[in-house]
Amino acid sequence: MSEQRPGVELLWGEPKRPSRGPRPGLSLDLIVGEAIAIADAEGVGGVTMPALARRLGAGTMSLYRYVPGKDDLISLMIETATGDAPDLDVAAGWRPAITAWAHATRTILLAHPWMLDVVTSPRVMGPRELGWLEAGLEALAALPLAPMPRFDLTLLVNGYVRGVALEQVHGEEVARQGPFFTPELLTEHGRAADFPRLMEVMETFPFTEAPSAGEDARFAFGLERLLDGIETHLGDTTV
Amino acid sequence: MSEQRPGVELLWGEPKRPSRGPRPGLSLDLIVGEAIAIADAEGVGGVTMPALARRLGAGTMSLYRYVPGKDDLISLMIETATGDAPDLDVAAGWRPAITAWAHATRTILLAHPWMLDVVTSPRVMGPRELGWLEAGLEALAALPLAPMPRFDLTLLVNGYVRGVALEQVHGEEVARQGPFFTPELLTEHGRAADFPRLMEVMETFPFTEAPSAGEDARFAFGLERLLDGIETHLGDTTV
DNA sequence: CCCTACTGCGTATGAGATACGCAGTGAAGC
DNA sequence: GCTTCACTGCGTATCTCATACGCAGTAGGG
Repeated sequence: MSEQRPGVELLWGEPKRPSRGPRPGLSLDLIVGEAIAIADAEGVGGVTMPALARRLGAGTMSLYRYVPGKDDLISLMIETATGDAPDLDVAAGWRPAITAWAHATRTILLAHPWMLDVVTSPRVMGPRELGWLEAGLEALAALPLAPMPRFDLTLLVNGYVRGVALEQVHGEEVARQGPFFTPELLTEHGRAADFPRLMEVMETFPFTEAPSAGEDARFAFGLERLLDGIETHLGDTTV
Repeated sequence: MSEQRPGVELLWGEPKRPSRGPRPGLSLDLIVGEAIAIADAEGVGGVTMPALARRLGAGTMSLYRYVPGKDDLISLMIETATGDAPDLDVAAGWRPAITAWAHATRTILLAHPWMLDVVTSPRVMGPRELGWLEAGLEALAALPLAPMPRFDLTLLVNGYVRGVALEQVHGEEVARQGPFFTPELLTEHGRAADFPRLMEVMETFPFTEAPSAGEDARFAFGLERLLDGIETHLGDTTV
């Protein structure tokens, strides 16, 4: 009906099997899987058509027999790495359900940190990714809310998850490459006095290693606070 | 002391003025300002050395007399666009202070949406950006917390702000380029039955325009919830 | 058995980042 | 005032990528 970009078919259409001609030497799954492997290891920056083809033992241009372009490849990577939405036990109540959903989302994002880099741009969402959204809505289905406010809440929680995951991944990356700021830096430039609170923190905890020990706890803590707040609000207004 | 990348000096060092040679035809401020203008208008993707030089009426390679490389340019763009941290009225209490901080952060991010695309990668933070972190810590200074938990809370709120801003910018982008999914798409592919909750939402609110009307409210709402939760938690444990 | 829908992929184009080096410029020092 | 050389602008060249095009080989359908 609409003049959809060709990639939409790859995400939503049936996998078509040609009858004529030579048997394809690669497959979409193979390509996308390898691309994800590269991204997991080196970040999206490492996913280039030549590099990907090399790993697959194919010529660069061969990839274009399977994928219309790199953007579509990225879409497929997201769709695949996202995986199926979790089965939530909605019967147990909205709060455990959305909590499980949030944790599951976080797990995916941390397993494939590059997703945080690419989900930014507007893109076609595939069935799997939409499935997660559906699951989030389902988790909140029991709440006495109109569809749109419920959608808002889902995005709110999703935004929280993404934001904190981004913060963590960023922090880990930074720790890997050396601290992004140190007391020395501030002192050298005579700016230490401008950042007393920060100095205090740095004295307590030098950013020389990833603070991932406490990341899970921080995430869970913040999520609980957010849900507490939502619960309170719902209770207040009985909306 | 450390073998810092040359760009660190640009962010933290004094602007040095050479005495010999011809007067520079451009300036760092000019270049960075123009780069920000491009990014605001077209996104970071539009910021290329040739394009930037063209706008400045200079040769491409001339830019490298002012900036070591593109990465450093991006760092400078962030530092400049970030602006100075707001003066917070800490005396009024931690909650108004951190609320103002969160809103100010959000305002910056929405004014320069490209920042959401680039803050991902680990990079050197400049004094201005650090100033924001300092301000966030200062806002929470009155809370009976150790430095590190206070730092955690600051990052938590920051993560929330970023996440929701990302969600919003993404949504607006999508609205500009056409809806990323429609009831038709689902129906065409016979998948409508798999997404009942989503269909319900789409019937209520077709994603044909940016839902920005309610974005501010949603953000403020979520923030209040998060702070409610924090407040409750602090009250509970009196930590 | 041959036609043609396919496949693999070499080659070419064009964008973009950036190294290198040349030629001009003007304050410092004689 | 003249020379020197720390600087400047920037043309040219190289390298990496994404991707269009087209050729040559392959194999199921008729």
